[in-house]
Formats: sequence, structure tokens, C-alpha cells
Amino acid sequence: METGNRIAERKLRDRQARREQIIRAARRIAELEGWSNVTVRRLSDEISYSQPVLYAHFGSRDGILAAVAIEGFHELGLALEKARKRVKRGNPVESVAAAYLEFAASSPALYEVMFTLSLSVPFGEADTPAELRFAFGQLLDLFPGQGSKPEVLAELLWASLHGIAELTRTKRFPRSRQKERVRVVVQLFSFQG
Amino acid sequence: METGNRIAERKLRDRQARREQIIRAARRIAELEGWSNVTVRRLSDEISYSQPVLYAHFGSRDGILAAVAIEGFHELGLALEKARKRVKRGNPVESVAAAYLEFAASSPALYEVMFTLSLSVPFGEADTPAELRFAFGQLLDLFPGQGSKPEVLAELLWASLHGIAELTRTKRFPRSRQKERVRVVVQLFSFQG
DNA sequence: AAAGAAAGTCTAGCAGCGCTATACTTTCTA
DNA sequence: TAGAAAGTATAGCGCTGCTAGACTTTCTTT
Repeated sequence: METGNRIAERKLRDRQARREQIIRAARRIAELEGWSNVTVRRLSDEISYSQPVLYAHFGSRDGILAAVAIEGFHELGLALEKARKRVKRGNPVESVAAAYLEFAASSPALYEVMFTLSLSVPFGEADTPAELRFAFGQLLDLFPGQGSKPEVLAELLWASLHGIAELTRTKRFPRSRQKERVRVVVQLFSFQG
Repeated sequence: METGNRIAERKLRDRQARREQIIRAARRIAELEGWSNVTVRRLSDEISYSQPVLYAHFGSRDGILAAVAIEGFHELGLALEKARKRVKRGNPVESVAAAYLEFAASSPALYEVMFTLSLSVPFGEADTPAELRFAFGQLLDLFPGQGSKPEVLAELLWASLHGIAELTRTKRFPRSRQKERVRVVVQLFSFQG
């Protein structure tokens, strides 16, 4: 019964590797050709397995997108943390805001799935994934004990950045005034400090 | 050749009536059961015509959604205008912000299609529909000649409101702090005055 | 080491989707 | 009143997400 464990571990590793392969393929296709081209058949082709294998890993197509979305929140959280910690003096709001918009602009499909498919990813509740809490936490840390409502300021900064990102992604905002927009939004949220 | 005109007019009326019937059905189904249940077959059932009739009116399913979206922008523009003009003294930003969020909250499916599907509705270009220009104009009029960039402030207010609406619609924001959020965003954008 | 249980995988197919070529019926024109 | 034109329906294509059942490989047990 010594080998049993090793075999089980190998199987687990294989499973996880395949899972990551699926997620990677989904992200690649989405970023290059849009989410409508991320079909279960297409993914099963890319990883050279039949469709039911995908359904064994994720219960549905939406399950795949949800996994990608969570991975996205993880990466966004890391990017914001890095931006926040990098700036010792100078304005951390500015650094974080720039990092947020840079993330959204450089992976539009990823950002899209994080916020538009997202009804299957719970939020602000007991079972909210840690990745999401962490990402929002970075915004929350920008307003330590200001007034009585750091949450409100963090939520509002998030809403502003999300609005800018989304209206830019969907071509509502001309990209030309983007720097100006960031400057003003940073100014608005820094006066409160 | 006197009757010819009358007949042509009747036909035009019939056409427009049917077009409105389609849009109305789409909105109703979307608001009650979500956009994924708005299928061409379902719509053709509701209006008791076959599918090709829908394609004669709108070239595609997306065409139907685009028509609904434009109707939405029209109504949003009217709501914002009403809110802006109603307040003589007092803060017009507050009134408009409240009206915007009220619109988004009371017709979530309509708001969703206006911003989510919308890649087929051009913006900020020569062929942007008048309904969209009008709606954005209401926000623009809140910042008459302030500094050199009223557009930037209007865009930023729009982004903030859109972010709040969207993060609320997708359950990212608890509805509990909503009043507080509006209060603070209004304050931020009023200091600039 | 052989037999049976379990896990893994594939084939094939269902119902539903957006969309359209073709045929038919009604309405208008001359 | 005959022929042109417009309006409408039927039927079907290729695609989708998803799954029941057969088959194969791997592990467990005696």
C-alpha cells in the first residue's frame, strides 16, 4: 500500500495539469478570438480529449469561464498589491489606479469574463472566493480608517475604475483622454485623504 | 392613384406596429427571464409570425437587441433631462445621479443590453445614434465650462455611475450602502464646481 | 496471478440555437 | 383580368451545450 499513495498523487497531478491546460486554452482563444469562440468542442480539440472529459473537470461551460474569472481576480489582486507596495512616498491611489486600468486594458477578454459572466461567482457573501476578497482588499487598504467609511470609498474607487475600464473596453470612451481621466479620478480620491 | 398612398401608409403603420411589438416582447421576456431566453423562435411565437419575418425587420438577433438598447438610451436620456431640469436650486448632480441609478435598478435587463451587447451600437463617432448623444449630453451639461475639460468630468461621472450600477446589478455591491455611495460620489463631483 | 470492481474515456446522439433557400399565397399594377 | 411584386411559411443547415451508454484501462481483492 505504499505505491497507492504515489499513484494517487500522480493522478491528482495529471488532473490538475489537464485542468490548467483547459483554462490556458480558454484564455488564449478568448483573448485572440473572443469568448463566443470558446466552445466545448473547440477546447476538447485543443487539449486532445473528448468533450465529456471537460464536463468531468468543470460541470459546465460556465464552470470553465468561472474558473478563468477567479484566476483573473487572483492576478488582479497581485498586480494591485504590487502597485500599492511599490510606492512608499508619492500617491498610492495613483499607482493602484494605473495598475488596475493597465490590467483591464492588457487582458480585455479576461477582464470581460471577470465582470460580465460573473453571476456564478458569488461576492460579498460567506462563500466569496479568497481571490476576490484579496483583490478588493487592496483597494480597501488605500483608505485606512478615513472617516467612518473606508468601505464606501474603496467601493467608489472600484466603481470608477471599473466604469472607466468597461466604457473604454466597449469603445464608449475615446482612448485619447485616458491619461486626463486617470489624473482627475486620482485627484478626486486623494482630496478625501 | 389616390388610394395607393393610403395603402402604402397603412402598410408602413403595420410594419412599425409589428416592429414595436417585437421590441416590446423582447424587453418583456428579457426583464422576466433574462436575455438568454430571448430567442428568435420564442419571439416569433409571441408575435404569431414565422422567424423570417423577424429577419425582415432586423437583420439578426443582435439587430433586435441593438434596437432595444437604443430605445433604452432614449429613455435614459429623457429621465436624466427631467432630473436635471427639475432641480432649480439644490444640487443637479445629485438629482441626475439618483435618476441614473434608479433607471439602472428598475430595468436591469434593459440596462444590461445597453452596455453589454453593445459593440454593435457605435459611440463617440460620426454615426453614433442621436439617442446616445442626447443621454450623454445630459451629463455634459452638468459641468458647463469648468476648467478646460467638462468632457473629462462628464465621462468620469458617467464611469462612476456606470460602475456603481453594474457592480450593483451583478451583486458585487451590497445594496445596503447604496445611499451612502451616492452621497459620497455626489460630494466628490460637486467640490469640483 | 486471475477475477472482479472501479475509474477513465469515447462514440453517438438529443434538443435547441441563429439563420436562410425555396415555395407558396396574397396583394397590387397595368 | 393576367402578370408582377410583395408578404409569409415550411423545412432544413450547421452549429451549440450537454449526456447516456458502450468500451477500455487500471486498480483491488482473493
